[in-house]
Amino acid sequence: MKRRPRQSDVAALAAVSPAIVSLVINDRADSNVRISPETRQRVWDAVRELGYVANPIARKLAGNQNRLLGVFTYEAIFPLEYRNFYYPFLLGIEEEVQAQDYDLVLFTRASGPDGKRSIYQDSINSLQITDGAILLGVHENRSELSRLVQEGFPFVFIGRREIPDGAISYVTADYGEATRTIVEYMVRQGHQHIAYLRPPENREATLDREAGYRLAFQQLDKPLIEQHIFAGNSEEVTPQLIERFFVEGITAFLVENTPLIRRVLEIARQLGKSIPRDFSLALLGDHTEEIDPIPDITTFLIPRKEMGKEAVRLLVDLLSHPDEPHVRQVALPCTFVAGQTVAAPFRAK
Amino acid sequence: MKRRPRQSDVAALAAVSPAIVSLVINDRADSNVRISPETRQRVWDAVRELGYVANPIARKLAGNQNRLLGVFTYEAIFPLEYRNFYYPFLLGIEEEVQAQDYDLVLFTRASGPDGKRSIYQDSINSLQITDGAILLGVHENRSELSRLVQEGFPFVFIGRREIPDGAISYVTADYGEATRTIVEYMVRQGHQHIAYLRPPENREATLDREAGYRLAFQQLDKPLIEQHIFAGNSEEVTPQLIERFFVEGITAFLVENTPLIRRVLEIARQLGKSIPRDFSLALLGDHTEEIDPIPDITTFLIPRKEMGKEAVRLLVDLLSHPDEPHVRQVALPCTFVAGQTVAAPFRAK
DNA sequence: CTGAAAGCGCTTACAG
DNA sequence: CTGAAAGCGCTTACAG
Repeated sequence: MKRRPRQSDVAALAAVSPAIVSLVINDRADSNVRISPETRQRVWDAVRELGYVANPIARKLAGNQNRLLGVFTYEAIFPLEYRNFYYPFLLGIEEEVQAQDYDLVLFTRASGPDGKRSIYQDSINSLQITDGAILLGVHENRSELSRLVQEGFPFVFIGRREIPDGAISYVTADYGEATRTIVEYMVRQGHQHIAYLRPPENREATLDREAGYRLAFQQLDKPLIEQHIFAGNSEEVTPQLIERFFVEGITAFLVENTPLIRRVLEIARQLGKSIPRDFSLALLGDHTEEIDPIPDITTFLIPRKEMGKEAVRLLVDLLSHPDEPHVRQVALPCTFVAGQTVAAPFRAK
Repeated sequence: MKRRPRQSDVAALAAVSPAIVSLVINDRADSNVRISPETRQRVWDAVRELGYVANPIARKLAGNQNRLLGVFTYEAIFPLEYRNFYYPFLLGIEEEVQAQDYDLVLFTRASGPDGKRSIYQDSINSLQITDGAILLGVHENRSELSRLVQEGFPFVFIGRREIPDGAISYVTADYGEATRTIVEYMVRQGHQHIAYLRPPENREATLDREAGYRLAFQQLDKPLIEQHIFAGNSEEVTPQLIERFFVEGITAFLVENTPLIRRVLEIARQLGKSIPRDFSLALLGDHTEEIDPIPDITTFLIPRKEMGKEAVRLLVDLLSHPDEPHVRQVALPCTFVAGQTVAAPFRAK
């Protein structure tokens, strides 16, 4: 089996030096490089004849770039459960990466002995074989992210991520504005008291929603009652809590995720309350799983595909300005979906 | 920003040569390397003191391997339409690639100006940046495959693919045996005449099914009537054809794909025939789209995920024996699904 | 048991 | 306009 041709083979065939091959192939028109069209032609002919393809690894070592972009996820990239969740991101990433003329490396190897994925394997950054990477995933490791930032490795996270000792480039969905919009919409429908149920973890995506909720009240000059915000898991949502909400005049619920909403629906059913007659309901983000009794919920759509594309654009932008290590942070608007689960409160009619 | 420490820094601090650092770090206990425990200790101390981390790029270049496996598809890798179709393959590929300790490269760049994907860009094999690749897709280009084989580039196709001037490694589903099983099942149920509807293209997957159909008749010592095999597109399936089948005593239909089956159902409805009372029906492979009026069809499941995994295994096997360029061809068994669409023929009862 | 040297396949100043 | 040389940071025979 014959060996892969390398640069020097091409150079020999074209009767030029290896350096010229490199310059021609990379189309380095800049500075003092002026190569005659004839020489270029000879080089390309030789390349074609030998079927030469530059070794990306050598390229990376020598020149520090190889037009390879990485995708690293903290969960399996093609997971059954998250199927509908990751897919649109990848769709956007692939599309834009192709448009930007890069290839994609999926870091499947980056997983420790415990099966958990991590960027640093034996404390070496496995992303380094690419020019830069897009990271995504819910169960990310913040200290790894810090280290990545410190090292100066170019990457963009899909989702807002903050670290104590630096700033991360990201593209997120504008959960705050989307939440604010829904609150405003509910208030316009006549709802005076709106409960907000969120998970206990202070993830950025949750904080953004809560900020939007608070902002809406502030803008509408309505007093915000702290007890109307519930932070906890679905198991902690008790009939007593929901009943208390009703007693306190709550007529609408803003719920952050599917488990919480399932729980609310279950309890409401027990209490004999129905939607949208007895209360209104909105989900703060599109659901990837069906919520059984509700086919048409009021919610907002997260622009996942567009986020994937934007992440690639940011990354490429980052790579083309290595001198100014500016952090890029972008929030893309969500689309409001007026479903059947929000109506004017009954008493207000 | 201070420069990352490199091997020579460690060597200097530990007062040994760089080679020793490499040997110690990689724990090369083999052959003639015997390094005193004291030296090892000094090296590790230096490593720790400097926070040295080997550069993976340099490592790969020197070690002559990059542990990168490619995935090339002739359609977009994350296509909306084919969503359910490709997904399981990728699932299996990712799982096994991870197990084998490789990373994955997706060739998003490999598409010409016309938008059609091809392996050879400007007649250059773009897969070469990987150690080997898995190919999949329906609209493949045979001459590219031939060229790939000629070049000796290691790859495995998912699906059987034949070329005139060589042999391709592949993993396929055993469509022949699966089809044979269904015919046998139908015959046991009492069907004497079974029609087989297939697309006009002589793709390997179709030929395999037809061979299974023929083999079943041969094994059962039943005469096979050539007119009972229909090769054509769904538009070419006419009411006359189906009526003729019924007149000729056909009580069961073997149909290869979803468009054909939709057409058969449509005509049958017009003729007032119902399943499984008036005729039995089986689909030769699992459907990724729902077939409207039939929730529970008799068919076989294609082991897509397992095919993805097996493809990776074959490829890794290929790579570990570069000396013997043996072609590997594997057919994985399908799972028979006894649905509600096959029953004993009415007259036989 | 360890060092000196060559080489992996590129890119990038630096000369001319 | 092009060549010779150094260097990217490692690994791997080959000596001793």
